[in-house]
Amino acid sequence: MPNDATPPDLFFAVDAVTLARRLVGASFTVDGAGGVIVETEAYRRDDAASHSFRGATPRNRAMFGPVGHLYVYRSYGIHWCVNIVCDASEAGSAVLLRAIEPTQGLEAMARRRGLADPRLLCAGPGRLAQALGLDESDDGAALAGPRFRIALPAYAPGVVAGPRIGITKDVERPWRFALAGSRFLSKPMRIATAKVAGTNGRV
DNA sequence: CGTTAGATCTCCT
DNA sequence: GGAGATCTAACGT
Repeated sequence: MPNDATPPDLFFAVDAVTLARRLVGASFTVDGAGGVIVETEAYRRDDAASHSFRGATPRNRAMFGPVGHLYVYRSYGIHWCVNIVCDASEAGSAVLLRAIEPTQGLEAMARRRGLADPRLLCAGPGRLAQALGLDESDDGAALAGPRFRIALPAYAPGVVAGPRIGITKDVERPWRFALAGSRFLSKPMRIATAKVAGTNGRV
């Protein structure tokens, strides 16, 4: 598997949980702007928290389309959020991109976001989509296209898992994945071990 | 530091 | 009518 070009569709034809974990540490750019994916979440057809749970609708139809394409949806009437469609064996699976550590095209992202703080450019799915300039016109777009680039890391990074953010159904599934120790997450990762006195769960 | 309200689209009941 | 895979500014402590 080359690590300097977007992987073939076959790479995305795996279970959403597997792909969500594998995408952490990969670099992702759109028209040269982006960085290292540090936070993802998996959503599956058999998952009450997923948009695909109740079947296809006009909004979520990209989730039932080809793997390796984007599913971009409007969140709370305001923001755009970006998913990568996966798992051909179970239509309706996707990986939500929740946070990126900005490394390329900082100027373009800062302009689109209206602020320059790298910590806040792509920390959250709505912010990430805005920084990368993705919206409804990218719904269904193929990652194999020239605007997109995903480069896998040379070595497997440290990845931590925890419950997904902002959902009210199937809240306990540990399908949120993050780069261990990253300072660019949408929210701190819930510590799996027992709380340490006086640290409020942080190290 | 914490909580809260408001922005207003898509789908479900 | 109401909730939701969110974000921001405004307040209270």
